[in-house]
Amino acid sequence: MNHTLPQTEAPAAAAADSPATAPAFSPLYQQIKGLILQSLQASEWKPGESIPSEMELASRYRVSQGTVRKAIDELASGHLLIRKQGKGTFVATHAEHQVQYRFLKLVPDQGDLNTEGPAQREIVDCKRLRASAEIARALALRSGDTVVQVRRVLSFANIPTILEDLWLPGTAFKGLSAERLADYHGPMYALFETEFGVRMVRAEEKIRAVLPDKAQRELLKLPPSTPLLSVERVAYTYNDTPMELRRGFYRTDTHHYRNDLN
Amino acid sequence: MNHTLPQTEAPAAAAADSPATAPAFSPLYQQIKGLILQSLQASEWKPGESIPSEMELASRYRVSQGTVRKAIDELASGHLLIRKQGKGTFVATHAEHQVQYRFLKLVPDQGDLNTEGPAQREIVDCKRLRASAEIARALALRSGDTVVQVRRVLSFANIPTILEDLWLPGTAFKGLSAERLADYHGPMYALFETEFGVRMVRAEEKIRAVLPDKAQRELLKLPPSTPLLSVERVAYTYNDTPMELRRGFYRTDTHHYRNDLN
DNA sequence: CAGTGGTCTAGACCACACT
DNA sequence: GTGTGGTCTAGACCACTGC
Repeated sequence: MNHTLPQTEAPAAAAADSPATAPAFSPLYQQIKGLILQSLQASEWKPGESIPSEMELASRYRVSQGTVRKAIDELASGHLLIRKQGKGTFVATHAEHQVQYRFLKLVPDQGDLNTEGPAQREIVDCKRLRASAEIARALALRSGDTVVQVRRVLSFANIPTILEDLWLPGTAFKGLSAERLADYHGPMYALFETEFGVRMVRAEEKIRAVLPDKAQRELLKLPPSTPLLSVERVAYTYNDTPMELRRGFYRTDTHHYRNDLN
Repeated sequence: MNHTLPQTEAPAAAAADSPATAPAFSPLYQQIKGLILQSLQASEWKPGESIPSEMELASRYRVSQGTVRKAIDELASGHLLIRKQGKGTFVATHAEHQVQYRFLKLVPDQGDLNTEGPAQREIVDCKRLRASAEIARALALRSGDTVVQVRRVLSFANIPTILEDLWLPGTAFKGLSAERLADYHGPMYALFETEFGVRMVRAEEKIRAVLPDKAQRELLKLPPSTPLLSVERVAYTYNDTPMELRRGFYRTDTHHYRNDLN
């Protein structure tokens, strides 16, 4: 017998001529993981809050503590939850100092982000417009749908270092404006959580070396023919829904993009 | 009582005026993990081979299967071991098709590495010389120590795409030559394993956008003022010993560096 | 079939944080 | 002390591989 919960029955592939890639046995802890994920999506527990204790979840789902534990372990290793011994398990948030700028891999050549102090932010532009085909595809929208477009410059030690263009689905980010962005102190992804209930969980980046156009060169006050790192990022919420397309241009004469390979 | 093995006793900080950062409690499974790591370093089990079963290790170390399991889990998540249900647990290797080019994050804009087929390799240069201060520092050598320097070009679909310079400690890579490199078919890291007993476990990369010099431009047959991605990698063996410094220059007009953020 | 890793359970105890 | 997550154990059973 396959230990089961009410279990979302395996979607017994209707068509028979497809290779039918196995009945897919799903361990109990994966099912529990799915249930916890549903609660996270439904905002039953909000970012920063604690979720019920392992014992409580175990009795709620009628499984042993060890099974809940393994489910939580996987969610924690994906940075969706954060375990704190003696205190509880918490919904991860981009607002915590430890994990702030988790997705920003640009670091100064000397020292680190702490020695450098916080970035100065300048919102250059923030407007609503219709999605181009390319942007619509990246955000899983229909082209012509409304998107919010933001352009901003980040400076470190008063040296403009990052120019970013970003696009957000218009419906999910209804009240977003340049003022709102300028007034908020803290990571942009933290604002997205508190103001719009959108939590970014993972992202994919495509990195290239490019030469900036005139507008970009002026915004970053660059000497001529300085190459830039182009970092195109798509960020996803819980159900792998893309919620942000971001194109960053990084100066790499004083900073570098740092990546650890395992 | 702290479950202990013969246990490498906590190094009871000799000086008393240092802040003494806690006695450091080490769980049993971490100690087991350390023992397994030692066996890997000592090449008791070689890349590609299977290690003893969980039950066997459990009785060898006098702990329960669950404890061994947790130790192996961590090593497997670090890609040091590979678990195969029903078959056993194996020492990871760079020779397997699944994980070949694990550290190469450059992918074609369209399709993937499979559609593109294998890279053509050309060894431009391979010689022994004395380490500069910079290279010595990266490889934890003394400047003046002998290093092997290799320069090669990788082409995809007959388009030169990657130019790489790399430096290796001379002592560990004694018999390495241009012929040896040219004759070997397969990932360079696989050759390092079989011929020199050096297995790369993790790496750190620093990425920048740069303009190539004349020599680089010619080797890659580039049109003028094409910016390149500069990827500086330090690769480490088991005990966090740096064993390779590699500086790659990537064309990013047909390919891009892909990175997944979690 | 036997052997391997994978899942699940139940219970004991430890380390840590708060009060 | 109480409650939380973290470790360890012992045993049962499942899923996969290969003989």
